[in-house]
Amino acid sequence: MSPEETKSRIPSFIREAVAEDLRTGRFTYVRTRLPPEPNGYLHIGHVKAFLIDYFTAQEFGGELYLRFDDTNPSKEETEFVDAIKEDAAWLGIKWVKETYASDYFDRLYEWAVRLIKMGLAYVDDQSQEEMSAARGTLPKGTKWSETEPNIRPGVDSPWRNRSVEENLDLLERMKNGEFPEGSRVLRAKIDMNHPNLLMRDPVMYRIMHIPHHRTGDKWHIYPTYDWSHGQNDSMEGITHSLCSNEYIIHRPLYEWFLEKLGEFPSRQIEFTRLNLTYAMMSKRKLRKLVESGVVRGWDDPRLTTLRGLRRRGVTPEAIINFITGLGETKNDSWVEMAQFEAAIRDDLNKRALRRMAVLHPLKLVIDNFPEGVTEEMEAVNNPEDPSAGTRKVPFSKVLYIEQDDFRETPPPKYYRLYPGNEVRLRYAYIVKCTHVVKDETGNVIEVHCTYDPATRGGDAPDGRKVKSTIHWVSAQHAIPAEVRLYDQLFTVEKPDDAELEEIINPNSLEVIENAFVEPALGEAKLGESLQFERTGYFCLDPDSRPGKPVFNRTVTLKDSWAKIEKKSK
RNA sequence: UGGGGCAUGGUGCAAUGGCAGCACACCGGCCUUUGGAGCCGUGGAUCUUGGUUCGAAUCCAGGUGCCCCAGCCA
Repeated sequence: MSPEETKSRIPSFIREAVAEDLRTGRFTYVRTRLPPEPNGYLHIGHVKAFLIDYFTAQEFGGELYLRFDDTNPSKEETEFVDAIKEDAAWLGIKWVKETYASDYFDRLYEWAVRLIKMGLAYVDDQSQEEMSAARGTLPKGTKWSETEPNIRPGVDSPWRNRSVEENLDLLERMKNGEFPEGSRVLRAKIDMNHPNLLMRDPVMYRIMHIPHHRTGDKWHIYPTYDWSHGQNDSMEGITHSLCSNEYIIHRPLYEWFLEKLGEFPSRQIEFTRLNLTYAMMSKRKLRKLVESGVVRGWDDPRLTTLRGLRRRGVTPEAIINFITGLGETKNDSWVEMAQFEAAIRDDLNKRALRRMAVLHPLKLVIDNFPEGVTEEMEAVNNPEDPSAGTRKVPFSKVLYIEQDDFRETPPPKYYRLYPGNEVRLRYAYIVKCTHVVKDETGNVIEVHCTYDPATRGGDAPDGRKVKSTIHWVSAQHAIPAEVRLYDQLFTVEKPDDAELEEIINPNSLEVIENAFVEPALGEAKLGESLQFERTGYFCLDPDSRPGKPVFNRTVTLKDSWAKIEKKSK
């Protein structure tokens, strides 16, 4: 081992715990599991858990299982199973086995029978309301601190001491669908006065007359999370069951079941879940956004779903670098979206092909350039990566430049084009603005320049400095394109906590129908990272059609001019 | 005020009894054929009170604050 430890991609406290378990012989191998519930699409919040599971297995030479937590058929659909697999694979996560909680329904039932025979589980006929009241807590809606005492002892269910035979018979009949939903449940017999509410005889099975996406109508009872998850971990020989902090309180129950059953003692370790400002993580609200048409679908680039990020042009590497770069404590935390954007820029800067695109075109005429002549200018594809090579960009007498790059009366510190000023046209010539042409309402519709033929390529042989370089496209060679600019979807940092209607940013999408892009962008491919020079990072959108490409802006470039401009106001 | 978890710049982390450091953000400068990138620099933090110690972000005790739990959701 070198003195400089290899950089780990998992939180140190997890790494240390796992290493400790291996050292002490608690486990002789490492196996983790990814436990998504197939009831929605993956978003950035899930990725942290996915990566921790994946890298923990990887760093210890272990393996990762993908196990769908499909214990609630009223919410889950096969559609989501496929989507989750596709998204996880896109991220680069590899699993050795794909399993389902429902694979273990039979065995889990046997384990429940065992618990009944041990006198540790019973069928309860109380209604949901009765059970809730008997749990010994205050009525729903009461805040913890408003009243005293805020917790009362629980009351044993009148059905708590049924005979083993009766419990067995009732569970069997529950399973076969003989009783209506809500009429009975199977509960673990633990302690109705336990200070941890979860230990007050938790529900193991509930009756649901709903067909399951994998087991069909075989079952009329389905296990709860607490009864299923840990047992599945054990059955699969999962060594480390990594989950978010909200499950800390479940750990005693997790351990209770496995200890009583004497089964393989998987170990649960918790970490802080990812909170990202301006990102919506609530599945319910995400669904509402999609269904109400606020966004165009689950893959809308304004969403932080994996599909949205992918369509937006964010790469898996950027996401992984971002997440693993956060570090880890057990603190609740809110990560700023700016930090994610910085990771995206950092990644895209290294890989994006540079191109020129004019979003808001203004005609520029070079009066002393010959009519009907096209020159080919050599342009670098990526200054960060010489191996990306160069390309030819056609140049001619009439160009389009960005409206922002010309001012008839320049503000302070404005270095771009204005009458009498010189700028460099990137990879082409230095030009000097001579005059403008206006329409009848006074808008500048043409900027006229003269060019310096000695500056071909952009270098000034006389060593003269030009303060600014602007991008351009040749009018006769340009390809018309649609460009979609995105901004935050929400006006508040924590959209999950707010009412949807009140926080939608009405300007989160700006569609530019008539942009002009350089010919090379006609060959842009889906999934390719692009930078429109001086404007931002972009990618081709699947809505593109031959002759009319559509581009999404992933993130802007950092814009120092915008800052200067803002400050002077 | 039942149980559990957590407190370090604006944000996210590091420092495992020995000079509080890094990244993002912010501010300033250098450089530049992207006002990008890169480089350099400034400012800003140990929740509080006491204790142990030569020495405490770290150990101990009290206090304060925030988060989670009262689904037959996961």
